[in-house]
Amino acid sequence: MKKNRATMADVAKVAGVSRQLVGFVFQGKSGFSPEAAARVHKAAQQLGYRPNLAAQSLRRDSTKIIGVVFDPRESSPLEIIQSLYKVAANLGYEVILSAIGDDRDEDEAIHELIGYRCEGLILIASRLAEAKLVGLATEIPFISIGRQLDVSIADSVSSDGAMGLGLVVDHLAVLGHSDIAYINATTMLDADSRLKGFVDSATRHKLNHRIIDVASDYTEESGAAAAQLLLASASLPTAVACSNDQQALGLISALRVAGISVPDQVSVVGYDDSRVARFSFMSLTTVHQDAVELAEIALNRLIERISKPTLAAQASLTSVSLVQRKSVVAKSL
Amino acid sequence: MKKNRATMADVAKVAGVSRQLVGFVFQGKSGFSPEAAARVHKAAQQLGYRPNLAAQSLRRDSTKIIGVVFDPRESSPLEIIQSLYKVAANLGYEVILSAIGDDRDEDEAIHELIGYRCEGLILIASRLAEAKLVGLATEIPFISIGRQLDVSIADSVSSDGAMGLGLVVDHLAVLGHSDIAYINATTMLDADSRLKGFVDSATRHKLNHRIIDVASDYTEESGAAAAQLLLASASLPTAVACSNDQQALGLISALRVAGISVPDQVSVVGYDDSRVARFSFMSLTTVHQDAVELAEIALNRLIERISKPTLAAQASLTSVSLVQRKSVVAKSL
DNA sequence: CTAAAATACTAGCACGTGCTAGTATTTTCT
DNA sequence: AGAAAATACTAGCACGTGCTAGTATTTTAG
Repeated sequence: MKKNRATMADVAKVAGVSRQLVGFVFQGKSGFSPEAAARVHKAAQQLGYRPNLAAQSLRRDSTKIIGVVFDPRESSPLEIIQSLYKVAANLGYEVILSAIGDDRDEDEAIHELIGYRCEGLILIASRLAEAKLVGLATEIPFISIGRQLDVSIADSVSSDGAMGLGLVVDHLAVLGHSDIAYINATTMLDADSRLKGFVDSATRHKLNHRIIDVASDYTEESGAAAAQLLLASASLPTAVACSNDQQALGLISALRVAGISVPDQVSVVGYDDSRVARFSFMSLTTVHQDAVELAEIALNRLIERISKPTLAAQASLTSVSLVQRKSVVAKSL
Repeated sequence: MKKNRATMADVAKVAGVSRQLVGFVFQGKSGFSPEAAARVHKAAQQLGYRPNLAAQSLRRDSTKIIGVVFDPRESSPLEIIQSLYKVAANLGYEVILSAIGDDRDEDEAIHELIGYRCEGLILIASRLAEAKLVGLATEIPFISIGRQLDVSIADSVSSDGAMGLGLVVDHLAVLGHSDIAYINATTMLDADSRLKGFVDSATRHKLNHRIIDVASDYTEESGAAAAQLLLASASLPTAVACSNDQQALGLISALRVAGISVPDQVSVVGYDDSRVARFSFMSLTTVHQDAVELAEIALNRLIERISKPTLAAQASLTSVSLVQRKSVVAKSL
């Protein structure tokens, strides 16, 4: 038997107080003297005591745990996870991650989190069928990040893709580009709003524009495929807007392999402002979404829903901004 | 109070049996009739019962939980996580992930996992100071993946970097390359063994070789920096070996921006066989490491150590192989 | 100076499950 | 046919903590 890790009782014994007092000290409640608290802290330190989170979760009225489902194969969720930890800690919640992958689907990841009695779930870039989401909503409060849901299903938060692509097209128009393209990753989540933002804005500016539809598991590959389509067309556009940064990486790489210079011959814009965009060989002008803002809205909304389950669902959009780097230049005459 | 989730007692009531029998059925133990089991399963289904993992962990002699610390900002850990889930499930263990990030250091991630009373930890690509690792070893069994440790500290598993770069240089030599370079990411974990493998093998083949030292937070950036150094040198090597695939991406991209063709003018080899290597515009010849093998060795070793804490530590190396794609061609005469 | 109130604690049950020890009932053995 | 053994269950304690309800001791109020 190796139950050697210290418990509250061990700490209490060493500190010469009752077990309950140790609990009060660790919960930061009132009702103890500073001297006693000091003795408790010293004893805890000495024994290497850590509260048993399983026991806390079991005993508490609310477990104070939020479950997060994510796909490590995609890059955008990863930036959000960091923000979720930070924001959750401020709100007094623990976060438990559950990854999906080739051998582990979302159902399995969700069931594990329910096993830990999470009070609510955050699904990042979920591809779960709508019917399953509706069923899940009857089981546990959740919110979707990066996939906008109909308000009849559940809460969701996304960056404002329509506005983001509006900013992109505005920028291109100001720089004199009048023949532009949008690379539409058809299987990407929230693809529709980004596409709509592009089309609406291009139409408003009366720009000559085309849509290149591509579908691929690897997003970078979709960019490369789009590059081939563009190269095979009668003439290249002077600027290309992409669905996301990874796609832009594939597009730019494939164009350069073909001897096309970016940005001299073709300007390229991304979306997400992920780490890819900051590479020196990319220096990608892109739409920035604030991961902290996304995490804050998601968690606050989720916690609100946990306490008021009857709340009407809403689809929130976070603000976006254009980060100008060097992948876009004014149209050469 | 919202303690509405079903417990074993609820299931037992509906099935018309004792709570203990429900436990037996879910643990797959013997000692119950098929009819009773069927009633239990039906009741559980109907109530949407899921075992409370916190309660299990609390009550069990061993929690059957393995904690995994990883950094979502790096890409190689992510492929391993998927394998860990799979292998752990086969061995009857749960996995809890704990991410580190800008606002969350390894200490914090580890303490959370200890809070869940993990029986052991897996540190992926850990950068914890040796002194801290030594201290940690007295607290809890752990194994390091992707960072080789001195056996006086703790167990570790890495891919065999020396052998991997041996394979790379052999391959280049066979193809007639006699002027080769290695891009050495000095701050990368396990950099030394890869460097040594390159130097030893190049020396053995009597090849003209040079080492380009680069240091960077973003690995891709180190490749781009190396490209600038190569371009500034008197002559380009005919082949370049990189410390990892992401670095190769940066190197190739920067070379192409400068008008150098890969592989026609310079062949490039990566390391890791990550998803980057499979992009069509990369088609990177690279050293493959088997994530499943890594996960299996790590978990088996860790579980062995959990049951026998006095076991001597060892530094394991997994097998590697060369995946030939299109970024390497024979030296043109 | 006594009563009330605040302070500084302690007692004990409960959370949902695993585990050891029981108790009927049926089956097998000689 | 009677005893032993296997089968199919049930009882009850325990894990480490949170929470409600206490009990001394000190401080404040009138």
